[in-house]
Amino acid sequence: MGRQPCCDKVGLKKGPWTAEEDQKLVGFLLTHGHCCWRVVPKLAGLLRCGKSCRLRWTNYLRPDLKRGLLSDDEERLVIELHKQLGNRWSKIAARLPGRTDNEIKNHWNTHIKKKLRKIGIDPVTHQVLEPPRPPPCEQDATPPPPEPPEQQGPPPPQEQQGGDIMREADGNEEEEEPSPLIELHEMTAPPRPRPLGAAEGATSTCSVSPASVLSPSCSSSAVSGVDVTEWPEPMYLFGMDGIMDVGWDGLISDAGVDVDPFAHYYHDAGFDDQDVWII
DNA sequence: AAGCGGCGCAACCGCGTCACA
DNA sequence: ATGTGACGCGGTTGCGCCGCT
Repeated sequence: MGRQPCCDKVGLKKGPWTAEEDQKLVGFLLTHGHCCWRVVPKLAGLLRCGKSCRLRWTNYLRPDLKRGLLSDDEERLVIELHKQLGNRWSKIAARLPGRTDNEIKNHWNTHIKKKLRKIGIDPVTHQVLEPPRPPPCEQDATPPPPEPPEQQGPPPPQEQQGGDIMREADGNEEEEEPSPLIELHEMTAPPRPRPLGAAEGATSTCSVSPASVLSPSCSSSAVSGVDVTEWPEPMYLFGMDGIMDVGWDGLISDAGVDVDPFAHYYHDAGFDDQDVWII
């Protein structure tokens, strides 16, 4: 036991990162990579804990990050994956190149949940919600059924009978592809190769040699193919422009069309498009 | 124009897991 | 086999921004 707090209370900074800190961290990681996060702040001259550095890097500074709102296709994909995986954001993020688990989690909590509820889908179970109760006829003494506890782990993954498939999946080390994603064939973009510590390999120890600053060893054309000048907004630090415009949207939206990401939910739930409950 | 409330995002916290001694 | 340390993940919090009154 006695696990020590990762940030010894003494003298380590917390809270928002400054441009200078960002610069130090990025500069260090691009030059040296990271062997272990614990030493990164020390070597980079930061008064932060390694954990904080890792988070900052993976959620914000990584050159391959795609920023901005999730596209409809991405949103749809997130919903499908959530249906299968539950709140396993890192696994979901692994399927969305350039997106972070944190970002997806936030988007889920702030946008998608609401949208699903609005169309009568329980965002936890992905089941059709009970229609709004009719105006209470006072005598209805039966207490409302307890709200399904939210954030209670993954939904009983869809209609799968019994068993925690997540656990099972874990047993199989989940590298087993989740069952084929229905309806996704037309929307999944060609997986962008995953550079530098990107999700699936969030844990990966990508080594970045100085020589490979722009194409870290664990990277791929994704990064190497992207000029630094196309790094994401945080790279404002270095006077770099957004990477956002780099063709990802183009890639996925080849499926084209402005598809309502919830359309199939309307359908699954037996609604016509308009036939939604406004809750 | 100012105040207030809600929303969204970045960051933190704590636990689980894994690797290694 | 066991204990320890590091990392990663998911949940939660805090704060700034923006829109509404």
